[in-house]
Amino acid sequence: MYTIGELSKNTEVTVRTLDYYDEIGLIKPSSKTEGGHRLYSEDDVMRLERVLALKYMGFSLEQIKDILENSTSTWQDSIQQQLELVKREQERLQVLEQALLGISYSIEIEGEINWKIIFSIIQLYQQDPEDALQQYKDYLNDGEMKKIMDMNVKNMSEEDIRKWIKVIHDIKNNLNIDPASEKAQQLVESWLNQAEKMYGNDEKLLGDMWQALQNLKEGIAFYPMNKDVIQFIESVFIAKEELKK
Amino acid sequence: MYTIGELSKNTEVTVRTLDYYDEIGLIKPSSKTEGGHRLYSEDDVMRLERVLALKYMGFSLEQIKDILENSTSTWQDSIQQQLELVKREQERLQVLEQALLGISYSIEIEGEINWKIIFSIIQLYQQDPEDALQQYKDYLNDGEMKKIMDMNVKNMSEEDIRKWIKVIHDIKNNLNIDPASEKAQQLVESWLNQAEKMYGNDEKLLGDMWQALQNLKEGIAFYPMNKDVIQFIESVFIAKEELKK
DNA sequence: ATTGAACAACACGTAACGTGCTGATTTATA
DNA sequence: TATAAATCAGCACGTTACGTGTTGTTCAAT
Repeated sequence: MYTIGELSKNTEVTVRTLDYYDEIGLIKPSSKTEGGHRLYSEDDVMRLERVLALKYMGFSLEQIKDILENSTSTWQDSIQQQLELVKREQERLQVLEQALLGISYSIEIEGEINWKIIFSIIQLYQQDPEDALQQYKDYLNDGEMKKIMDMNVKNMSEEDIRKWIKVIHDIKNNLNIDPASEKAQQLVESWLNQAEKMYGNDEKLLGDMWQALQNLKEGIAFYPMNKDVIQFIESVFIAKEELKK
Repeated sequence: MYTIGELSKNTEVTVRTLDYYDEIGLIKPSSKTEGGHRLYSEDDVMRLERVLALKYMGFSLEQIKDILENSTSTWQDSIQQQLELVKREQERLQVLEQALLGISYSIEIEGEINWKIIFSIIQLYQQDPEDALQQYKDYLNDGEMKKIMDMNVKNMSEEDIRKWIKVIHDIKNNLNIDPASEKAQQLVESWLNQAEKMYGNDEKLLGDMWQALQNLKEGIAFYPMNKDVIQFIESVFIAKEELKK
């Protein structure tokens, strides 16, 4: 027989918690002293340990009462349900992480908070990824779409992302320079390097993507590649062609 | 200017929520009617949208107030902190999922709830995986330990797990049959198949593991391979050797 | 018998609202 | 323009799993 203090010390559960479990009828001490102090038996300790185990598994105290009172038949069900919950929560966090990363990179590139882009990013991740790509369906085929879906921020290395940020940042800071200048050619060169590294040697994919980017007004799915940057790159290409002649 | 009802309809935020945001000073309407009804301006709507965005990112209302009131300088910090939180929560859920899977499989194998094993599984996942393997350090070298750590329930296919469950279940139900019998030989045969599939053709690892399993009293890390099963397999091996002579 | 530690029982606080209420105000209809 | 209907403000209590603090009581040791 343990007093509530002893039990608390042994199990590392606070007295208040045991108090509360008593209050809601989850663990009632099997006996009391004449003066009304609670005395917990070995059975009570066992029940407490089971409660703690179930709590660790993420069940609410209400659910734990149910589970411990009913037969063993519902055990598998309960655990499967809990697993479902855990999986859904994992997916939610996955999406959230993507969004936070996207916003973080957007701040680094823009140097300030662009609320429009934050809303776009959140919207983008609130719908499912398949839908988000639908706007590109006129320009990309199914295989290409699949490839792009696998190519999200998460799958890029930290270093690749840094490089992308730098490249785009540099271009954004030099949108007004002469497209025929040495500097402009260099900027587009580094952009091309990154793009090729990202899309491998899939020339067709790169071309189709370029088509899509040029034609879509708000290509948020490929943020931070916005109209400004695309137009700049295009103008540099044109200038290059001119020079060749 | 919107009334609270109109704003609620447009933003899909309940009136009570807007009421609450007003109450805690997060979004105060910029004007009111003579009768005291709240009127929200476009600026108020923008602030609400920002609040919703930050809420989606997982910030508390308290944090949101801070972020919106202070300058942009802390933005990156806030987001990085939030990312840290998200990552920690992801790890926690990962561990939880493993534990739940382990418990689920244990119930399938045992056919009933074995609290001792549930506690062991939870303990196993509460400590970090490196520590859990320390008990095997006399039998396995570092490379082998690393290999085993990569070989958890998560990395096994659903089908492999089913097969394991079946094999172990079958053995547990036949612990008392003659080790020299046809049936016993078959059981061990299928166990060997699974083990080889799991450990590839790393004969040494399999051997060392076997050593460890035989010598450790409570090999919960390799649950459901408990003493009973190990002894049975051992006895079948011995019987086989005898037969050969 | 005394004293100090442990205890029971209660109250209030937490975060972000949901639910339901009353009475005032606005809008629509007759 | 009077009245009905809709909307609104403002309040209170409920939710989860306890933490924190208080007062008065009981226990164990001296």
